[in-house]
Amino acid sequence: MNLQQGITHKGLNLLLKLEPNIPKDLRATGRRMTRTRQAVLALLQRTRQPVSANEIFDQLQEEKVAIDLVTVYRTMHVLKELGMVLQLDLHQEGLSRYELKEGREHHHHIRCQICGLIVDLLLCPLKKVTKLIEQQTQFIVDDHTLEFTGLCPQCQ
Amino acid sequence: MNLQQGITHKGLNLLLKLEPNIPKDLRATGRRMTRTRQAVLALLQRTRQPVSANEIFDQLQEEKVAIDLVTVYRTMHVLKELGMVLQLDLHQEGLSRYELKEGREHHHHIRCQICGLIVDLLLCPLKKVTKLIEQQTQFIVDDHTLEFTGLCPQCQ
DNA sequence: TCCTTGTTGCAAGTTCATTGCAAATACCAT
DNA sequence: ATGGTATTTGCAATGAACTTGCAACAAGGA
Repeated sequence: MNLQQGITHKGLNLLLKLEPNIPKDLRATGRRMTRTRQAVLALLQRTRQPVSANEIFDQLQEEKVAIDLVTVYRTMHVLKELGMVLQLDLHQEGLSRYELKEGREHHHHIRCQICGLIVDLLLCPLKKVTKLIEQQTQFIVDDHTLEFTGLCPQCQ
Repeated sequence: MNLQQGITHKGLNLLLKLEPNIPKDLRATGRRMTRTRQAVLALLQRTRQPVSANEIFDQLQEEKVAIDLVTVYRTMHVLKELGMVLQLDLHQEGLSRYELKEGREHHHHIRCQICGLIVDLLLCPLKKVTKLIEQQTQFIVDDHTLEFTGLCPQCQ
């Protein structure tokens, strides 16, 4: 019996239910919905924290999904281009993390210095500040990144 | 004539005048003030923008200061440990930048997406927000990073 | 000036990420 | 359902930033 094939077919149906619009987004740019992209998207959907390429790779390995780390990177590249995924570069982590946009609001993160737990922050206090900065610097502000670090309740 | 030696001796005197407290900081932790550390510190002092290890290396090469890139990294490590230098990891640059603390106030940066110009921001709007976040998340907030990106006046 | 110990340069190694290319595969047309 | 073709994948190699091991060097106190 071919385990991989089983996952392919079941995974496909499952995903099309969860995110029926995603294949369209891909096809609209001449791309294809593949077994590996299904697997990555499904993982992102059920993952709460922003994940790194290596974490995606490891997790899929555990789930017996055959995928190469290179493919993970390429998939993230595509999903970023399509605007389906946000890339985060948290302070001094030395790697990139990714999270599904999927209609979520603009938000920031706080990360525990001990255990690495990353929690979403609901507020963004920077709307007014942005105008001030544009006046001060004469820049046209396009984006901002904000991140807090500290100790999570468990690690205090 | 030995250009390097000339720079060494003159550089030494110049630096001791500019920053008489630095050799003490080093010696207090059993470290030594060396020709290369002099050169790196002098460069940081006269540089306005946060600089990367490679930029430090290249600049010193141009100035005919003999130094290895490895030594630049090790020097930045020491200066960080002594609290004399801040390490910045700006969004999606994929490298670290450094700036002298030297009594400067807490501040953030804005970076031009086109030319890479980095400008200091004088305000930090996050003091009040931090308390709110501590209430919301039950974290103890230790630090934050904030960075804006956009288009500088030249590149608009 | 000597001696100890911290520092440097060189080479090699790590880690995260990208690229080239042949083989595999999605999926549209038939 | 099948075949054709353009996209995607895996493997191996490469790149970029940074770190580590070690012998030679040099700072600075005795």
